[in-house]
Amino acid sequence: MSKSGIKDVAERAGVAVGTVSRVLNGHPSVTAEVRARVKAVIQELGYRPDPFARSMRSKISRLIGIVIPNLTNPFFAELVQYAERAATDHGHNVIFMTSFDDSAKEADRLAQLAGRKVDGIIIVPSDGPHPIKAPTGLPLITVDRLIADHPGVAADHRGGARLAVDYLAGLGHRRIACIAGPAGSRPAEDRLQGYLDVMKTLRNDSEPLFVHAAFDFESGRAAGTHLLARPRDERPTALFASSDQQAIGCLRAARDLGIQVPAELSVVGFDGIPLSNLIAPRLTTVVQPMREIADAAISSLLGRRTMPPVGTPDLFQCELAVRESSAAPFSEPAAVSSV
Amino acid sequence: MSKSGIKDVAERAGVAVGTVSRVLNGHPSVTAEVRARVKAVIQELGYRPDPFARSMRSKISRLIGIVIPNLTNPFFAELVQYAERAATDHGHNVIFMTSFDDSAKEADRLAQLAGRKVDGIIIVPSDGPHPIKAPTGLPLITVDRLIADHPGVAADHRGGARLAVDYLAGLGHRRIACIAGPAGSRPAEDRLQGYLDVMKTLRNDSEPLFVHAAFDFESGRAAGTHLLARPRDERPTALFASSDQQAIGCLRAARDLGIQVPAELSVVGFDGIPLSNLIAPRLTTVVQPMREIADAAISSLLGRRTMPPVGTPDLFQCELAVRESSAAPFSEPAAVSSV
DNA sequence: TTGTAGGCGTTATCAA
DNA sequence: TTGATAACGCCTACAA
Repeated sequence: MSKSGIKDVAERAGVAVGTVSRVLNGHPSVTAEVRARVKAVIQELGYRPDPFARSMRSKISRLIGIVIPNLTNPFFAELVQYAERAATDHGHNVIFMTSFDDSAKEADRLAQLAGRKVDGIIIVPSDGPHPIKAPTGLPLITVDRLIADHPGVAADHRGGARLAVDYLAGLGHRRIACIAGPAGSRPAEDRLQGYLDVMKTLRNDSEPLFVHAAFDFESGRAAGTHLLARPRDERPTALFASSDQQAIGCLRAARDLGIQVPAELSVVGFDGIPLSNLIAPRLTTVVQPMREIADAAISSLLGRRTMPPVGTPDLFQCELAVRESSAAPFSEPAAVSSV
Repeated sequence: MSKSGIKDVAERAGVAVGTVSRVLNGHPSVTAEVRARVKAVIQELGYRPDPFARSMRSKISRLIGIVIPNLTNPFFAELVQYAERAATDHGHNVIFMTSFDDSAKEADRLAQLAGRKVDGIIIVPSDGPHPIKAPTGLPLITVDRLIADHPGVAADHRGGARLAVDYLAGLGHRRIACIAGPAGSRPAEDRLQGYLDVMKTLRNDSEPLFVHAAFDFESGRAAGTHLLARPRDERPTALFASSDQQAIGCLRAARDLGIQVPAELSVVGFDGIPLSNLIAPRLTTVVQPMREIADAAISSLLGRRTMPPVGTPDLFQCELAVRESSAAPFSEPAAVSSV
């Protein structure tokens, strides 16, 4: 009843260990008959090859590491979930790690993964002025927060932002404010650029107005409060937030300030997390193709897909989901009575 | 420049491989002098022991597996995050897996972990009438959703529910409804029991009223709509939901029905996910000590703490966080005009 | 096609 | 305390 080894299988099947190994690895030069017999014995004995011995020889672990800043951001949670799913589909398992947006911890985690000899690493780099890190020698791909010197895959943040702001402008909004992500964050800068791209086309009657803030709820609420705390005729009529969490925070801020959404204020988020479609009002947002992004990252690491070259990351198009938090400006009858 | 092995270190330090191994594992019987010399060489060569060879011999992987139903539930995300943190603190890494609440997938994942020879498994079992599963021979601990035949650690769901309903009753509520979790789910049943416990003490002027629903937002919204869609004088004045997600769904439902919270309806959730404190109104909820639960699970698996005996799981007390979504019944002046 | 044997990098046993 | 050496379980030339 103790774990049976390849030797036991060989003996029981009347063949040599080498032969068993060969059927195990699908080596072609084995008689169909022998192969069948060996497989039968394997079943019978419930034999499972020892992964350590196997990895020691083959130098491959069928393990991929994934390190993200934190899991309380639903966006990352979704990424991890899809990544795990994709890895499993390819016969790999996932070692999960959190960097807590701390570059020292991040470096430590990467070192651990390197020590584990994982086959590849997916990382959402910690924010901040991260110089770089780099466990050399094993495939690494950055996701979402792209970084110089490393291959990456992400949504087209800039294009996605344009989608949102174009939409708002098309609705007739002119005082469109933006809650940018944290300064120094690549996706934050990209989304801000997208916002500015569109604002430029409106130059005649519109000034860009934005503040930086972390991606979380509370930061969004604070930033929103800041942007909205001004006289009604100076106040933005639309707000483009760089994350759904920020946008939801804005909704909170608007409510606290007694501002009606979407009647007096349109809010558009970014990410497309599940929650965005469940709050009231349902959030209009730019949804990122998480599934595709995760699949691409895994496939690249595993060599089923060419690794995106350093410098020119694989970008995936976003889609705008128009829901309840946005409308044309001044669309509310209540406006009359409130002035 | 190629990976140096223990042999190289031994040679360079003028000792035997056995000695190097001993300093590596902190074995006491090594002269301080020799130990220092060996360590120096290790540094110098940048030597890293091969984890596979090591595991092959020692039979320990320093890997623990964690399988949860899904990561879109923020409650589980938090659990995973804390578990990873605790595991890392103990020098272990975490293999993360999702069962998608599918018992077949779950069994498969468990088999994979067993095959990986992890040192232990943390699992939040899939819901439904799961007979059981069981990779024999390696420590496994269930979390949150306790199950017969396996050690477990969880919040005191029943006690937590009592806390909530007691509070509502104390506020003066009598028509207190409950959105129970899915039938067959252990924590759901426990929370329901807690609800019923308190309702019994109110027997004279109060009837229990509850419906089963999945733990997610949408199910909560649907259930809430169902419970609230009745004449005002028959409608519950308070709602105890079995998860924060359900509770938030209820808030949505109430809003859609034009019911004011907390003036006309008090809502209390369960879990204490971060979001619960960020929505409007801030959700009164029963918060589970996630950190402690995760720590206990990891410590038990790693033998730093006695494994809770099968049948008598370790229970952790919850705390009630009173916030904005609850108040005494009929506290609104609007009541007069709406009848 | 199949068997034999050496080696992968460590740890553990047993002498010295 | 230290050194030599046999496992650990598997893969892979090399022979047969």
